[in-house]
Amino acid sequence: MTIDVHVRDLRYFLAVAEELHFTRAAERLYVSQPALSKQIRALERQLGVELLLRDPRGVLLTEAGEALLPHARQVLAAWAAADRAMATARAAGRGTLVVGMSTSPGRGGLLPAIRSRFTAAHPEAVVRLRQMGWQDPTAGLADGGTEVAFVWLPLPDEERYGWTVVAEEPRLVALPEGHPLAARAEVDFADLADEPFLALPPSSGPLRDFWLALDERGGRPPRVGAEIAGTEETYEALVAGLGICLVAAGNAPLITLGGVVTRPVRGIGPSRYVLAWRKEDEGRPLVRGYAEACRWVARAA
Amino acid sequence: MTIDVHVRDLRYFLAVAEELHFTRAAERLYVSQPALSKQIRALERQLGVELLLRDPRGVLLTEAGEALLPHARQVLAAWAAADRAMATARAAGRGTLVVGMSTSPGRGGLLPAIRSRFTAAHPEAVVRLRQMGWQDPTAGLADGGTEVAFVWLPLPDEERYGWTVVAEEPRLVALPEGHPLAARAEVDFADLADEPFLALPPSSGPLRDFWLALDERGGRPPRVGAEIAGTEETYEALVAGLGICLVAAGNAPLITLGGVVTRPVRGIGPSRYVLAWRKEDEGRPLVRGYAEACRWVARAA
DNA sequence: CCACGGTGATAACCGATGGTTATGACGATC
DNA sequence: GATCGTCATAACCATCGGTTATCACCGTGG
Repeated sequence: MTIDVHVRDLRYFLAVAEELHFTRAAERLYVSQPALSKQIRALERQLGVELLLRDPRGVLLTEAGEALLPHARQVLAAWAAADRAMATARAAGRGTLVVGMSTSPGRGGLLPAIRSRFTAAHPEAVVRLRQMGWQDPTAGLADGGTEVAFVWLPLPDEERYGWTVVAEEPRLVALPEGHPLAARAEVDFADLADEPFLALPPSSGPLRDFWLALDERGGRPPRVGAEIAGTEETYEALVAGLGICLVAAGNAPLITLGGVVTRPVRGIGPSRYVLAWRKEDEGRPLVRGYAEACRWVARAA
Repeated sequence: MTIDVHVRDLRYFLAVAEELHFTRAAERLYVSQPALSKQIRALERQLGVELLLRDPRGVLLTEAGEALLPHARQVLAAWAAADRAMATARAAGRGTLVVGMSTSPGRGGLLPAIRSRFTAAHPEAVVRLRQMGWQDPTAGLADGGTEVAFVWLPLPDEERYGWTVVAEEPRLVALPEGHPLAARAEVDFADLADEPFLALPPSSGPLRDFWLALDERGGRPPRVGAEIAGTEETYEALVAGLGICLVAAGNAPLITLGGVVTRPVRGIGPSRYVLAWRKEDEGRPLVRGYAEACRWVARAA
């Protein structure tokens, strides 16, 4: 029979393991130092293992502590995801729709337009936007953290989701100003193929491949200069010369701040930005309604 | 600020969600029904969401409950792994070595030979064998559930592990008795390539590809007839005609029980069965000692 | 050499939690 | 309409998780 823990105890352990200092960890956790001490002791007693080596001049992890650390992180991450999903469920119960987005949709008032159209049909509904990291290509749909989301195709587990296209845009290449190819008005993808690329995290699955333009490389693997998980990182990586990357035409303004330019690329297909939802949620009025509003705005544009 | 749960509460919730019946779930959990009722209520109150629809004729999950379910499983699985790792750490502290294996090594007294050699060098050490499922190609090394393990190459994250080869054996094909190719004494892999194959779970990574002989297919993808995660399943799937599969020569006796035959295959490389360990554990005397014993036995054979 | 900061551990205390048994409310069944 | 089986509630009690106050220990510095 496996023993249970309180997730809090793992949080406590993680804090001490990171600070390597009880008093500081206790402050960070907003509990008193004795409480923390006692809980960690209780955790050790429960597991039957010493996790920490206490010393007035500092705390060290034992072998067992090192072994527990990654698992503790794992449990906490899993619970954090559960917590997000519950926050969404709570919101849904109160007539709120949680909308995820990987990057800000931007694109000239798209979001306000959808919102006003949506609010016209559902006056009492509340829309809550939630910015999601690039680790999750579904922007929270996969783990229930959001109900609808603005994402790029292709999605992993395509058959789980429905979508409606928001924008189909050519993919440009983003280059640092000084790059030789920046002199041209337009470039062939063949000229880019051997450059180091900035890549999405591996967890983004097929989407990573898409932005590396894997299909257009004919089997030759890309060089990955760095991994990026946010807009600012991407900008910094470009300026630092770590690599180049493809961007959707509609996202170009977010990147071309200074020192970075974008150029059209011949020989690669366009990108499709969509509003997506879980198929199992197709019955929900708010989900339906938002998709409807989205379709209407996209048609009007 | 994220709210903590007791892992026990998730276990309770999962039991009710699976049984859809409080009283039965309470029995399964060895607690009284009111205790379970109260805890679930407390969980709901804590999360601010109704998880279950109670009805005298049965219990149903709400939307929120459905949303929580996979996360609860995830958290519990992560904690179970942590618990295994702690059991191993506990054992290690008491001079016990935890040895993992995906299938029984068998192979004519290999294990007893290693054990006696090992015990000669470390008389007070205790060896604990732990059979691991086929989902994990490292047989517990990856998540700390074991300290050394008998596994097949290739491993994922190869650079994390050290190993010593126990047996290099040709790969045979296992076929149901009635299969047309069973009539031949030996077959060409080319004749097998288009057959449906039994495959390891996707989580086994490169090992799955190896037993599908991906390298020998020249880019043509295999047909997967079924997934297998244990010896008995494999036998059943073979007899049922769901597909054929490759097996190491040393494992053939486990499979050829009746209705299944094995044949040599031309045109594919051999398999390597190894004892592996985490590189970070190379300093541990028991790990070193077991590897040493293993090397000695392998050399003698 | 001895007082002093700073560490984590311990003690005494108290409300909340998580369990028990006994009992209640309610709908389905016969 | 009595009865059965469901889950909920009540009363009770030990343990848990937190508090404040204090201790034991160790390196440092007059």
